[in-house]
Formats: sequence, structure tokens, C-alpha cells
Amino acid sequence: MTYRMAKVIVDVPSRETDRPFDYLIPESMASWLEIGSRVAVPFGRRTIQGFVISLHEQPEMDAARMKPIQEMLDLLPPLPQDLVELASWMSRKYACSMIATLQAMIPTALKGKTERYISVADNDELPQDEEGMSVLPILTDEEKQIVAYVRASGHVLMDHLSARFPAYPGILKGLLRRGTLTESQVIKDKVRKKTIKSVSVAVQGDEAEAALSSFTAQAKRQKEVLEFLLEVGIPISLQEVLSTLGVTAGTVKKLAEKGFAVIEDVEVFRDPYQGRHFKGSTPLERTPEQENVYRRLIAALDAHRHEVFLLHGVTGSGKTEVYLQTIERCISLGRQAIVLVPEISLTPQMVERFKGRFGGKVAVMHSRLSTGERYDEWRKIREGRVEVAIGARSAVFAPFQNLGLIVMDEEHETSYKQEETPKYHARDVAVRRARQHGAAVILGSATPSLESYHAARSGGGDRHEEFAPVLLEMKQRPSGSQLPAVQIVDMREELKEGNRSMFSRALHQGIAARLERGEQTVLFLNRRGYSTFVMCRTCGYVAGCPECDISLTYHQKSNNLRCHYCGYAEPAPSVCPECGSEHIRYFGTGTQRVEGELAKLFPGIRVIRMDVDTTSEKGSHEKLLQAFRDKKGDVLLGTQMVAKGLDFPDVTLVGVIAADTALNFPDFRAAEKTFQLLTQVAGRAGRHQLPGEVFIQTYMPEHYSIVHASGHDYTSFVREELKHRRALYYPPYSRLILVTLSHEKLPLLLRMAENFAGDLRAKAQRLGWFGSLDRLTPSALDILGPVASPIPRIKNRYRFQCMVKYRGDLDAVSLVRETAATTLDQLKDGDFQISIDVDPQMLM
DNA sequence: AGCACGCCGACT
DNA sequence: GTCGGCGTGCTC
Repeated sequence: MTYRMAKVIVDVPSRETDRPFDYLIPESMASWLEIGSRVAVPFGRRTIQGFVISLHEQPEMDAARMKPIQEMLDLLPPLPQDLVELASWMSRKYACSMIATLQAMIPTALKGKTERYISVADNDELPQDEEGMSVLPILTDEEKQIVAYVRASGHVLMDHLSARFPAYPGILKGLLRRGTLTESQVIKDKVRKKTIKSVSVAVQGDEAEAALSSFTAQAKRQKEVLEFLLEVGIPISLQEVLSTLGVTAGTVKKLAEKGFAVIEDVEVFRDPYQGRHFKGSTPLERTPEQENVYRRLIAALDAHRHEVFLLHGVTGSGKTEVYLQTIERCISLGRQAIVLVPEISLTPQMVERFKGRFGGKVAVMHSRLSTGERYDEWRKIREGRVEVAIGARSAVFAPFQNLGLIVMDEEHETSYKQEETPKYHARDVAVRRARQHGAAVILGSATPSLESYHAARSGGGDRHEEFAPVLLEMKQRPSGSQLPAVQIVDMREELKEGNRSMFSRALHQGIAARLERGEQTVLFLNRRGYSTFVMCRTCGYVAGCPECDISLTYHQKSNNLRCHYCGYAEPAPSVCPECGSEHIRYFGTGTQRVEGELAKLFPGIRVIRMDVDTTSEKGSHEKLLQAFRDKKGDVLLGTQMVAKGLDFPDVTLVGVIAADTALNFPDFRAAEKTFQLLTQVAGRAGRHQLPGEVFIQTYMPEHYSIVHASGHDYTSFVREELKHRRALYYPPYSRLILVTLSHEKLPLLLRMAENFAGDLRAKAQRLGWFGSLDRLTPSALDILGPVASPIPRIKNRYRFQCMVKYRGDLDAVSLVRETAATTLDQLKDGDFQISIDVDPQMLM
């Protein structure tokens, strides 16, 4: 006799529980349970959620220590088997727990929560008193009260009960222990029906008259609301009441409490693109260049061959059209496709293009969807109702059964790296997943990351690479339009000549000319380096977060100062808290300053500003762009978000206010980031009939990233940049792991950080890894640090970091992970944390 | 992460 | 003498 059992990863975020636990499969589930099923399992004294990762047969003797699975939570497993396998690869590669990885693969709606219900135990055999209570356990008055309450309600939520009887902590526990009350636990999904609050009047005629006259002078606002509701007559959304009358929700609530109005939740159907019609689009004719690329791509598709392509195409070379046609081919072969785009470029135009070509076969996933909307889109994929999924980073986990193609647009974007656990890079995950499916991968960019480009050029001969893409190039724009002329403006010269404004004379004249001709200008400000901090000009005081070593950011809208890292907020001061001076200045977002200057220089100019302040509201991003498209603005001024994929026919001038702000950052990718950004921005001008002009203002006009960006010369940039990388053995000539240790107590942390680094060094030594990284460098693995992190304190925790630089074919991740575990075990203090970031993108 | 068990301080 | 602080250890 054997038993069927399942290995389950339980939803407990701790190192000790990051392993499979064995459970018996009840007969009733036997034919339904699969790898990837989500289950509720008893774990210790509670019931929690878990994921089945394998199924086995066990001899009877082993079954004794196993508990049975309590419940299956879905009919269709939320994770197909290939994703479970991918998850174990990811946990190894990125040194994170299996549960964190599995959770990242499914919509948050399925992150089940334990609910505890209390009910009265069924003690029929026990003698009972007149009230029907078991006599045997002698109950105090308080206990009787609780038991009576539970009995009356059938079964009660634990949270509700402890809220209802807050005065007697421990009594509840006692009743449960003695068996008078029993507890049951279920897993409840986070999926909520989407509702809006609707308000309607509850009084009419004379009653209403009486109600209106009942308000005291103080309740003026309530009276206004009631008058408004009577006037409208029909139920109206609370939101509308608030915005029309400018009252707060509290006012309406009071009215409802008095019984004059009713507020109810009305369910609304969620379809993010409900009622929208997408103009159909048909494939464009391919240019010879596109034809070559296309042939090469579909050859892999047709042969069902896993192959990775790096599509290097200049801005405007029609990469999207190539994607669309390749996807079409993929679908016609009965396979599905995933399209990954950076969140910021997942604009309505982009969505429109895909919906227009593939209609209802597309699921769209982006961060602005609600939990429920995302869950619905995800279900379309899981249930096989769509063929294409388009979305940001996490769409790489779209649960397709027969994946044929993964497209990653703007492959160089850092947003493909997740900064939270699991700290995965969607590019590497995409390649790995495609390999499982025998699918093709297209990595597209006008400015490929050095890692991908170098891997393609070296043909994988370099030990640091995990894959070797085939390089495909597109150098022309199908429209025949030329890449715009780019002029570098040396701001030092401007200063020398007495121009102290942030606009050079050339840019100034350029804007003036556009205003005259009714053409448009895009101004780009590299936000990094432009701060929004508050400084006292008298004493030099800078407002900083009390918990983190970082300056606070000024938010105009709420007129307060906020910490970017921990969320701490305080009202903006009007005088300096240190010296009392009134000369305290808000260095508003850089864009605000530029906007002010523009207004001064060009009275009456219409500026559309796009930055965190103006785009925080849902849909505002799109609205601003549409306004600019409708020529309601002369200038579009913004940060990174104006650099991506925008395409406006009347834009003939692009100005970069300060190109070099990011160049001085202590990040080995600073030059690459600057080059990519400038190239993207420059590609925004003159994409149509009108010729474009680009001005790049800089204090470092001779820097190679600026020079080559102005010449649209990717190849030369790469050549130079690779030299620098090679000299210092930075990626792509090595790989990196960033280890950050944190604790509240600085001396303790310092000691632990030294321990960690020492231990790691010793282990690497033993493995003989301090050999040769290359013939010019001393070791195959190098440990830099520990040093204080660039932000040395966050949320009152000090931070130290070590950078591990190593030859790509070594399993340094396992070594680091084991060492981290050892170090953590040395300290029984739960407040000690070690975070491991494999292939870090942000070194700040 | 929870939750229980277990061993030392301030109270009826 | 008990209530309760949170250190320690375990969860199939």
C-alpha cells in the first residue's frame, strides 16, 4: 500500500521554511491536484497557503508524519508546470526563497490570506444547563458572555471577536484551549469585486423639507449636500458629489448617519479597455532591411528553435512593425507570444497598436490596472482566451501553454530589473523561459545594453555570458527621414560670454523660432542630479529624514517634505528650523524651475510639464500627451518620461537642458545611461516631414557619451565604453553581486559585515577562486568592501555593502548565499538582514 | 512569519 | 504566590 503525497512550498517568508513540506493527498483531490496547484495546508497550529511543486507515491510507514492537504484553492492550477520549474531556477540564480519567486509569478489577487473563524464546540454529550451551555467547564461571567455571543452568531471572524471583546485578552485563548470554543481557518483570496460608492437621498417631500430645516447653522455643508442630492434625484457616485460640491466624504457620511441619505457599494464591471474601439491596422510592407530581419526571425519560429536575437535598430527604424509581423507568424503557428515593454512606454498608443492588429487576442498588463483588473487579464491568458500578452517586467510570467516568442522592447532599460525580492532581470528570465518552450526571443533596442551587445559580438565565447544572441541590425528609417542634426552646446562658453540662464543662446533662438512657426519643442531634463530638496541659504541647513540618511523631497501639491525611502512626511517649513532664517528655499523639481524660466523668457508660452508632480493621478500622463498632440502646448517639458517612444509630427526641436547631470554619478554605467538617454531623446525630433534639430547642452562637451550620442554613433560609443569596462573588469567583463547588510546598531553591523567578508574570502580561497579573472587581473573572484552603502541609513537601519566581482562561470551566488546564511546564524537577532542582489543595476 | 513553550521581574 | 515580558525553537 502506498500513499499519494505532495511536496508543498508554504507561504511563510522565512529562511527555515524555504524548503518543501510533505503532505498527504486526500482521495477526493487525487485526480485534480497538479504541480502548480495552490492549496491550503495545516502548518503548525494554523492553516496557510502553499504551492504544490511535485507529486509522489510514498510507502505507508512514511505517511505517519504527514498531514493531509486541507483544500484545493483553484480548479485550474495558477502555475503551469514550466513556471514552477522556472521558479526553482530563479531562486537559485537570484538567491531568494522559492515562495517569494512563486508569488511574483501570479497576480496579487491570488495571494491568499488566512481567515480564522470561531464557533462554539459541539459538546452534545456534556451535561447542559438551562441556557444550553456545557456545564462541565465552569465559565466566568465574561466567558459566558463571549460564548453566548459566538453561539448567537454561528461562526465569527477571530479579528471581529477580539475587537468586540477587547477587554479580556487571553480569555479567548483559554476558551479555545479548553475546547469550549473551536477554531477553523480558511484561505481567502484577495480578489474583491470592484465597487464604487453611490449616494442617494433617503427622504422625500415633507420629510425632506423637515430634514432641510433641521440642520443647525454649523451643518451648512450637510444641508448643501442634501439639497444637491434632492436636486439630482437619482443615485450619484460619491466621487461626483465630493468633486462637485467640494465637500469631504465625512460630511456625506454624517448625512447618511442621520438617515437622510444612503451610501452603498455598487459593483462595477472591470475591463480596462471596455467600450474602447481600436482602429484596425494591417501589416505594412517591409523594407529590404526589415525583410532580412523578418526572414531570420521566422526561420527560428518555423523550425521551433530556441534562439535569441538582438535587434539593434535605430530610432524610427520600424522595430515595432517587425515585432507585430513576427508575432502574427507565431500565432499562425498556433503558439503564443509575450511582449515586454518598459512600464513607462506602455502608453495607450502602444496598446492601441497591438489591439489594433490583434484585436481581442491581446491581454494587457500594467501597473495602473487594479488588482482585480490585472487578475482578469491574467485569467484570459491562463484560460487560453488570448494569444498575446503585453506588459511590463512581470508579464514574462504570462502563463501561456505553448510559448513561441518573447519580444523585449527597449532591452537596455533598467526597469527590467526588479529592485525588490525576487531581484530578477526579466531579460535573463525571458531567455530561460524561452529555452524551456523552444521559443525565440527578440531583444530590441536602438541602444542595446553593453551586456547583450558584447554577448552577441563575442558569440558567447566569454565566460561571463549566459547566452549569445544573434545580432540583427536595422540602420534606416522606412520613412526615409533623416536622423536629426544634433548640436552640442558648451555651457561653459555660454557662461564665459555672460549668459547665466539655463538656456543657451542657440536653444533660446530655437524655441523662439518654433513659437513663430507654430511648431513644437520637447525639452528634456535629466532628473538625476536635479534635486527637490529644501535648503536654507543662510545657514546651509538641508531638511533630512530623521530615520534615513537622505534629504527630504519637496512635494508641491501637499506642501510637505517626504522621504523617498521610508515615506516619512512633515509639513514644509516657512522658516529655517535651525537658524530661523526666512531664506529657506525649495529647490522644486528641476522641471518647475525650467518652467518658471521659460515663462520669464517667453511671455505667454504654453508649457506642458510632465514630471512626478503632474503625472501622479491616474490617466494624467495620457491626458498631458494628448494635449500636446492637440497642440495645446508649445513646449513639452519633462524628465525621462518624455524620452520614450513619443512620436509627434510637429516636433522639430528637442533640447536637452543639462546632459551631464548623470555622468558624475558613482555608477560604472553612468556613461552608458547618459548615452542611451541622449540617443532616445534625440530620436524624438523630425520623425516626419519636417526636419528636426536637437541641442544638447552640457558642461562636458568632449565626453565620449555625449559626442557619440550627438553623432548617433552607437558602435563608436560601445568601442570606447568597453575599453573602460575592460580596464576595471566591470560587466560585461565580469559579473557582480551586491550584498547589503543592515542593522539598527552600527558597531554590531560593522563587525558582522567584516565577518561576512572575511568568511566569504576564506571560502573563496579554499575553492582556489583567487586565481585569474583574466590574464591581467589577480583573481577570479574579488570582494570589495565592506563599505558604507551610498545611502548609509534607511528607516533607522544602518547599511553596509560588499561588492562581489567574479568570473561568470563560477557559482558565486551559492557561495554568497551560504556565507550569508552562516553570518545570519551567528546573530540570534532577527533584526539583522542581509540582502543579495545578483546582477545589480542600481549601485546607488 | 506566527505560535507555543519556558524562564525571570512587578504586581493583586 | 501569579501575570506577562520576549528569547528560543518548530512547523510536513
